[in-house]
Amino acid sequence: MANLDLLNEMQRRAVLQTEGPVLILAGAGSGKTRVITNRIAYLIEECGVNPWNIMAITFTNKAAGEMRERVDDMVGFGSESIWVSTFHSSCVKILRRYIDRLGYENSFTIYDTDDQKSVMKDVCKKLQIDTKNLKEKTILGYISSAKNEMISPAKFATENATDYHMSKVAMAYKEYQETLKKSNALDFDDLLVLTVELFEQCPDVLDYYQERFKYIMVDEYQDTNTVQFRLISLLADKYKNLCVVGDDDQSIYKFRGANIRNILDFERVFPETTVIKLEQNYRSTGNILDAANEVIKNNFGRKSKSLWTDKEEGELLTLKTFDNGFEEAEYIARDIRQGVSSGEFSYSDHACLYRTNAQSRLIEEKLIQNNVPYKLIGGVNFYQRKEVKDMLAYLKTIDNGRDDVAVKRIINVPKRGIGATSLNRVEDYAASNDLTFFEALMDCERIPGLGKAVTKINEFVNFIRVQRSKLGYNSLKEILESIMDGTGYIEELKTENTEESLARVENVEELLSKVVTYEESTDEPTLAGFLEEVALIADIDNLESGSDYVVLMTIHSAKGLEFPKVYLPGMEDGLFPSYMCINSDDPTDIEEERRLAYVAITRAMKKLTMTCARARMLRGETQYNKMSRFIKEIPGHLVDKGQSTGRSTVGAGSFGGFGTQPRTGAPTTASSGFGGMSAADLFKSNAFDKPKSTVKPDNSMSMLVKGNQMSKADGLDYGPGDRVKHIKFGVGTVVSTEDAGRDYEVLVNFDTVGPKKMFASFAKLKKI
DNA sequence: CAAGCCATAAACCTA
DNA sequence: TTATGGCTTG
Repeated sequence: MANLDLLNEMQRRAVLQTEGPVLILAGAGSGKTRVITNRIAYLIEECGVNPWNIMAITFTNKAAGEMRERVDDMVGFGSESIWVSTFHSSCVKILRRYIDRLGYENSFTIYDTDDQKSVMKDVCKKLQIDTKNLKEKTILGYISSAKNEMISPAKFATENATDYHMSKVAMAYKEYQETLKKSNALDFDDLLVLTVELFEQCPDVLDYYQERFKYIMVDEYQDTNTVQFRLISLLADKYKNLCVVGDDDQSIYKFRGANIRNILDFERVFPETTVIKLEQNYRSTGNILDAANEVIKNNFGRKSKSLWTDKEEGELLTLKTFDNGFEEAEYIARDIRQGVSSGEFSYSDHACLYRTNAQSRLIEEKLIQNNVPYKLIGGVNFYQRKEVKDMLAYLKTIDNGRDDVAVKRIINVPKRGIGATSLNRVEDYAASNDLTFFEALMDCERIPGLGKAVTKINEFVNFIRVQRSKLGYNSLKEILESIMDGTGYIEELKTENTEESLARVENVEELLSKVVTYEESTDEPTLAGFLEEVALIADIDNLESGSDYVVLMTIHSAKGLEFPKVYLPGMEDGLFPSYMCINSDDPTDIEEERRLAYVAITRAMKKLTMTCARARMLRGETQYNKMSRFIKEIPGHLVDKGQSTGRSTVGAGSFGGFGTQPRTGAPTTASSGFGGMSAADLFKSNAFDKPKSTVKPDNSMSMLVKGNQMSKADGLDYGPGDRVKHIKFGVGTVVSTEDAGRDYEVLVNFDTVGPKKMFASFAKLKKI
C-alpha cells in the first residue's frame, strides 16, 4: 500500500509525477528507495496501471533482489508480474526470444570470463599476437570498453589505425567477435549491445517491448554506461514514461564505463523532463552535510543541488594531522576503543573508509594491537593476500630454509619451469635422506632423474643464496626489492596491467613500507626479527568473532551504506586525490575524485573524523604530502582541528595551511607543501590506485600442499546407460563411471559432440 | 626426433 | 585428479 503521508513534499511529488520523463536527483541519504517503491505502488493502486507494464532496472542482482522484496511487501497481489531485474538479465530474456532476427540462434550460450579468455587465446595464436606483451585479459579489457561505448570492430579499427599496439587489439576484436558469432555465443557486454542492435533493426520487436514497458524506472542511474542509456532511451521512446533516479554527485564508476553525461544531459535528450530534487537528507548532521556540500560545490559539471537537514548541527568534524601514518592509525584505533568503552557506541557503529586497499594494513595492525575487532569488507586481510604471502615466503626461505611450506610455495612462483614431477622427486629424496626440502634442493645434483630441472633449481637456490649472503650487509629493504625485481614478480604483475594486478603491486609495495619502518624503528633489525613481528600480527586475526566489529573498506565499496561514526584516513594530496588524477590531462578526473570525497563524507551519520599524516611511507619511501585539497574546501568553522598532535612536533609548520578560512591558531604556512622530496618518484611509478579492485584471497596452493576443495561425491546418482545432461555439451548417454581416487571419472557419449571424459565433481551432470 | 616434463583445462554463470 | 598439447632438451 502506498502511503503518501510518510513522504516529504518532494518525495511525494516524485511519486505523483507518473507521466513523462522524470529525473529524480536523489542526494545521499534522501530516501530514494522509499520513493521508488511508493511510486510503483501508486502507479498500480491509484493510476490503474497494470503491473505487467512496469519495469524496474537495477545494476546488481543484489539490488534487484532487495527491490523485489520491498515492492512485493508494498504492492502485494500482482507484484510478481512487475519486471524487476538487472540490465543484463533483462537483455537475456529479450534475446532468448528474438535474437534469431540478428542471425543468432535463440539457444545462444553466454561466455564467462574463462570462456572469453580461451577464445582470445585462440585468436591471439591465429593472429600471431605475442601474449607476453599483450595479455589476453588486457585485450579483453579494451574490447569491453569499446562495447560499452557501442564501438564496432570496424569503427574501432579505423579509430586506432595509427597506433601499432591498438591496431593489434582492433584485429583481435574483429576476430574475437567473428569467433563468438560462429559459436553462437555472446559475452557479457554483447547482451546489451545486441539488444540495442535488435531494437534498432527490428521496429516491430521494439514496438512490442515499448508497449509492454509503458512505465520504466532505473535506479542508480548515474552508473549507466552508453549502451545502457541507449537501451532505455529506445524502450522509453514511445511513451516517454521514463523515471530515472540517481545522483550525479555520486558517480564514481567512470573507470568501469559509467558515463556521467547520461545524467547531466538527460533533460536535453528528453525535453519536457520533470526534474525533482530530493535534497532533504535523513542521515547526517548539519555540519557533516554542510561539509559535503562545500566540497562538491567545487565541481563544475554537475546539477546544482544542495542537501539540507532538519537535524541539529551536531558535532564538528574532527581533523587530526599526525607526523606519520602510524600515529594516525594508532589514533583511530584508540579513538574507536574509547568510543566503545564509554558505552556510547558499539564497534559496528564505526567505519574506516580509505582510498586504496593497501592503506588497510597499518590500520589493521593497530586495531589488532588495541584488541579492536574489525572486518575487512570486499577484501582480504592484508597478510592473507597472495602476493604478500608470496613475498613473505621468499623472506622466510632466505631467513632459513626450514619452512618447507614456504619453500614449496615460491619455488615455481613466478613460473620458472620447475614442475610437479621434479618436485615429487625432490620430496622423495628429502624424505629418504631426512633433509628439509630446501636442503634437498641444494643437493639436487644427486637426485636421480631430475635431468634438466637441475639447472632451474640451481638458479633458484643460487638466487636465495645470494640474497642470504646479503643479510647483515644490505638492508632488508634492498633484499625485498631484489625479490620483487629479481624474480620478475612485479614485472609480471605490471605487464598484466589489470586493476587487480596493479592492486597487487600496491600491496607488495605496502609490505616494503612495512619493512622500512621495521628497520627504522628497531635497533638491530634482522630478517628473523621482522618475520617474527609479522607472524604475531598475521596470526592474531582469528580474534574476530561475533557480530560486533569495526568495518574497514574502500570508499567505493561504501557507496550506499551509512555509519554513525566514520573515519577517513589518508586525506593527503597524492593519496586522495591520487597522483594519477592530479597529474591527469583530463580535468574531469579530479572531479570524479571529488565526488568520491563527497560519497565518503556523506556516509557519516553523527561524527566524521578526517586524518592525515605529514609524512607517509609509500612504496618504501617517505613522502611528505600536503593536506588534501578536499579538506581545504571545507570551511574552517565546521571543523575542530584540535591541538596539533603527535608527540614530537618535528616537522611542524611544513604542513599546508587550512585554505581560505582563517582559523584560530592555525599554523598557516599555506603552500609550503613538499618538504623537498621525491614527487618525481611517484610520477614515474606505474602503481596507481584503481579502487574497488578487490584482490582475491590466496587460493593458489603449491601443488604439493594441495588442499581438498572438492570432496568426492559419495556415490553418483547415475550410472552406465543413464541419460544425462551437461551444460555445454547437451544430452548424452553414460558409457562408464570409474572410481578415480578422489573423484569419479565419467565417460559420456554426447549426442552432438561425441564421447567425452569428465570428472563428476566438475561436470555437474544431471540425470534426465 | 623422441622423450619427458611443464602448464593448463575440465566447472559455476559474476557487475 | 587426469588428459593433453607445447616446449625443451639430450
